[in-house]
Amino acid sequence: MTTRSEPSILHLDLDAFFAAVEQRDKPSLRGRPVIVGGLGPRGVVSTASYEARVFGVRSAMPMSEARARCRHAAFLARRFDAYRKVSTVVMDQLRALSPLVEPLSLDEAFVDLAAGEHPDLSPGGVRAVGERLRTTIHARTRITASVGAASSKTLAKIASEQAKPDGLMVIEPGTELDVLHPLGVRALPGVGPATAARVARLGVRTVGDLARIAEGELVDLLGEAHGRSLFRLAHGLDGRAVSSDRASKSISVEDTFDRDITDRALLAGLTRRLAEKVADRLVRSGHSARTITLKVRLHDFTTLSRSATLPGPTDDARSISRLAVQLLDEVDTAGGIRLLGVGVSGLSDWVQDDLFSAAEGSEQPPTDDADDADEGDEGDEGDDAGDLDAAVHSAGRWVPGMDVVHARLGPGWVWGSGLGRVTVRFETADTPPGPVRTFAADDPELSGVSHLQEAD
DNA sequence: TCTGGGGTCCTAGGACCC
DNA sequence: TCTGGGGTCCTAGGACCC
Repeated sequence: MTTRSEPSILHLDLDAFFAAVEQRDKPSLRGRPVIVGGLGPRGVVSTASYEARVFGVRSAMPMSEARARCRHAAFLARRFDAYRKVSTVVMDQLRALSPLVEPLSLDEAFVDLAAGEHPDLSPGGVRAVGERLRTTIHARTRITASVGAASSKTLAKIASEQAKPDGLMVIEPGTELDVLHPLGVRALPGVGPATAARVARLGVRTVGDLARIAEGELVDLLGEAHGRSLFRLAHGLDGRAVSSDRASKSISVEDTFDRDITDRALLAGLTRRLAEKVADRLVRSGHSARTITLKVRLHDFTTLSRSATLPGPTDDARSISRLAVQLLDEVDTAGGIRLLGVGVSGLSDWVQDDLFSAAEGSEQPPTDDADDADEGDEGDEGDDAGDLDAAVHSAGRWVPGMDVVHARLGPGWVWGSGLGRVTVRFETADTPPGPVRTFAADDPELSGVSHLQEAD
């Protein structure tokens, strides 16, 4: 648990990432408030540009509130394909610094510089590495990044947070507590609203306050694991290694509906569809799973889960689907459901086992399916996902922010749509702000180019 | 028109086993 | 014939993170 003597752990965080990519690709939005997130009636903010943050708009805020706070902002749907492309370039730059890179999300990662080839890991040497990295990333992506470096993960992350936006901070070994102790407890990773409220009852507001509390008292208040880890963090102790190969432990898909749903047949159909998506991702990841979990959020936002564990792992869509619908039967849905989710856990590396599929294959070719007695009466509804979508979501063909191309006018993006019309601004990352034109929504010369809804 | 979607880790209680 | 003590697995829920 020795804390290292050099600030060789680096943390990189792209600034207001989704909004920054939108401003890069939509020149007319540069310098203006941009809010990216779910545009439906129950959407929330994913990322607000710094111009929008001035109005108090924050991540995870309901879109309705964001609109009230900042009426003149541009409200855009997410374009994950674009974000993934930037992320790939950035992560490649990090891997050029060291083989030990731990991505935390599309826009954030730790790098252990000590595992790379860096002769000078003094604060000055690390500062040079960080500045060069920021410069390269901006040159390759036109996105700004903030970088923190310190002797531990926690401090490196705090440093990049302090450096934001578009900055660099290296915490010199020996000065960790000087940086840490004046900060509010919420600066520590793992301290959210609930933990902050608990320690506030002990009069604790800053990390320095926290460091004066005995370990036993924190354990009593917060539990064994959380209490001890917070105690250590408050004293600047964090020996966690940067880990580049963390196996995933669960896969899940969930959907919040535009309006609450009570219709049980519809809910069963949606559950099956979610289960199929999960199974598809499971298969594509080369895993199988033993535990299936159904998640249900009721009209009043109460969230329940029901799970079942199989004797052995599966990646079969029909098994997962059947189980998920069975779990749904245990839930009282009469009051209305706002969200359904299906997840799998207990993952094993198990690429479609030959023994099993050989044994089962002989007794279930697609035609003699009679053993699944209850599937016969759904053949007519299970085929049309579009109907399910229409029953549950109102999004049209043209979603604000999406990339389009016009046969004569070239590439642009959807500015807004409605009443049978769609308005497009014709500009790209490499043009000056461009002109706006309005078309009929079914104009044959206009077509979409990106897959907006393909989530991360 | 309050409150997304994808995850991780932890806890507590019961079953079960030695 | 008045109550052990671990350990593991499973389920449900909660806190937290981006």
